[in-house]
Amino acid sequence: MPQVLPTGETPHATSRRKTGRHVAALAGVSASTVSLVLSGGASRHGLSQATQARVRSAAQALGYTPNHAASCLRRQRTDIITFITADFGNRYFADVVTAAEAVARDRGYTLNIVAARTGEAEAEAIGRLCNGASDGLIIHGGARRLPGLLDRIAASGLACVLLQDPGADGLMPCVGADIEAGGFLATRHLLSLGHVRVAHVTDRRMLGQGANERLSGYRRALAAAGLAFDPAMVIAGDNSPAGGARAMRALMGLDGSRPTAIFAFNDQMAFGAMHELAALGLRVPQDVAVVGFDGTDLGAFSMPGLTTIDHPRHDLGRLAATAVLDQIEGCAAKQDRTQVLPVRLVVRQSCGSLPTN
Amino acid sequence: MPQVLPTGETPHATSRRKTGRHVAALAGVSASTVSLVLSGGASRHGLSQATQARVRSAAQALGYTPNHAASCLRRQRTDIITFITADFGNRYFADVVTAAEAVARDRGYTLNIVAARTGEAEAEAIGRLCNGASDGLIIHGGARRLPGLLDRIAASGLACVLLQDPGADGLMPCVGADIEAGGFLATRHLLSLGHVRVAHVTDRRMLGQGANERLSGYRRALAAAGLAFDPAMVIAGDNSPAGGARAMRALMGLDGSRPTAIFAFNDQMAFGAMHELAALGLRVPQDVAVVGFDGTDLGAFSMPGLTTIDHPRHDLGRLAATAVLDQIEGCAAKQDRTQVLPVRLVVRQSCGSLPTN
DNA sequence: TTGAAAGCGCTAACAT
DNA sequence: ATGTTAGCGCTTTCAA
Repeated sequence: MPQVLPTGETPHATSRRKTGRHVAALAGVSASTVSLVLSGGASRHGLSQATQARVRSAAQALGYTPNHAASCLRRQRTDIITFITADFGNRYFADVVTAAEAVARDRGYTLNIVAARTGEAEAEAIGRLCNGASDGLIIHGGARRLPGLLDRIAASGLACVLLQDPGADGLMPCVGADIEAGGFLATRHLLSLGHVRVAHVTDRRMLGQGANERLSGYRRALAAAGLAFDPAMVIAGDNSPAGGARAMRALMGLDGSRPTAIFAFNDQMAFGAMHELAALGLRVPQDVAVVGFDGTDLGAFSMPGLTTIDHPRHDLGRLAATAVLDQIEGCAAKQDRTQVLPVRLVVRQSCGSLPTN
Repeated sequence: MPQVLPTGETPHATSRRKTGRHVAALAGVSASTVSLVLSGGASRHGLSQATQARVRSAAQALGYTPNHAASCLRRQRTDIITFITADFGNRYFADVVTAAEAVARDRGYTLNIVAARTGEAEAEAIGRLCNGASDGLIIHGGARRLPGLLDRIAASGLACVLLQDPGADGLMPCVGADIEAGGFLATRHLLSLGHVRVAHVTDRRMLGQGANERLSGYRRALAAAGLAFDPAMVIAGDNSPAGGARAMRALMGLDGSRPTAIFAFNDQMAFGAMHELAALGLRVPQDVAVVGFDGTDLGAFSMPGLTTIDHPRHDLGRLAATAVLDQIEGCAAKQDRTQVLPVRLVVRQSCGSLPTN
């Protein structure tokens, strides 16, 4: 049976959204011509300039743009990649995401960000995204990952890259900074300044985790210096400034054996720690030295300036996006390799090796 | 002509993604039954428990979930709302977005976040989203808005709420904090402590803007105190700690007329300002008092603690999401009203009215 | 150089 | 209680 125009021949009369056929009618061409012109394949297909112009101005006049769902359904792709992350209040992510977004945009994709604070939320989000709502995934936050999730993604055929995933099992491409080296550098710096009792504030979520790379680096540095590892010197916080502060209250309550140096899980916890140390009447760095982790710009402006481990945030975002896009476009034959980027120690005033000006 | 099974009768043999018909075949029912079961309308429609169970286990076995694009195309809705923002490195947004996400999830929607740093990026993102890729929009950052954008959204019929938009023209629902009152409170606090030369560091993007609410509040407080407005006391930064630092270098270079108090555009600029003041040998609050804006948790942990204007970030996110969803579901008949939420002054050590402990 | 037709995978009205 | 059918709006051969 022959197809009929959506709702009569008068596009303007209806309340429905504009379709390609409305444009076609106005331009006096067929719907396929409209599609050809608007998706750029016009010149390759050899459409006359006149037709192209007519179609374009008709589309313009009607404010028409092709329906996303229909286009995706037909083309079997969305041109969207999705970045899933838990703690996105962290300044860290602004840089990573910005870089990833730039790459995506360059290559004609949109980057969507989805916040998933818990493992359940993450699983739910990923479940939805396996339905063809996105062409690729960048997942940050392996610490909360539910079992079987990676298999599900693999089964769905969705392109996926793990970002900074301590538990990455090699089954999926992964890009991350060298956290272990960061832990080593941070701790070695403190040890080199003569500290013997160096505490590490970790993230609570890391506790149940098999791999805690910061902790490994911390222990390696202790071992290299010939110092014994003391479990009492490792304490869990909750990835917030307040958590850093609480950790200080606990650590500084250790009579006689309180640490003289702190290696914090990240910069924001270090800020909380420094504040609390001051409240306890302890001076940073004279009484207690502090090192952060992340290298976000705020550390350069804290009082005192925060010594930290700087991450190549821009490169992390760029490489993660590149990896998913390569995977989507098939130009990287499932390179299941892990890319580990170097970190570097940034020395500021919080450790006492620089003058507190 | 009769429809044929996707690729023969053997679903497992093909590389194509699973469709509802594969599930139907496995469960020995029709595709519509599968759809009915999986979209929850099964009991309402009166399907037997046995059928439902069979369909569910077949879907489970095949790892099937309905294709998103197809579902959206058919239902003419996406169950997605999108949050568009520029500076999302700011901790401020973590709270706003988290609250918005919670509301969306409660009501069965997904919240996507899109980063759009420039007006062009924002326009492009919105253009894409007018194609039916999203059911509603929360737009933060009217300062960079390109002309005609709001009309375009309105024309597309997309539900939309403006978040914290100084240039909101009343044509679209808008929720925001009472920034002007915040500017007033911040400035009045400084004036009440005896300061006479109070500077305001604003955001460069605000300069070309018709409405700069912080500045209005600042001027109102000056006027209320009987002080003249001095344009030299207003300086533009770039919404980063570094920008706050630069502003201090400029302001403190004013011989003889340097300010004794600073009202900063936001907390992160205040951090940069405080750091630079220290570098210049000026003590905060003894030599220069500083007030921030936003009330993010980091301000509670800076040294000294930052006096700031706290925003109801959670409520902002909650109300914005509620407004879009109400609009989508038609239960709020286009309530084009602006909701303005109160802010409050949080006094800490950076102004000298509290002891620096 | 353009148009006709088929169908992506799903859902909902209608038939049984 | 379940199946049949039509069609959402687009893209893309294939035919003219």
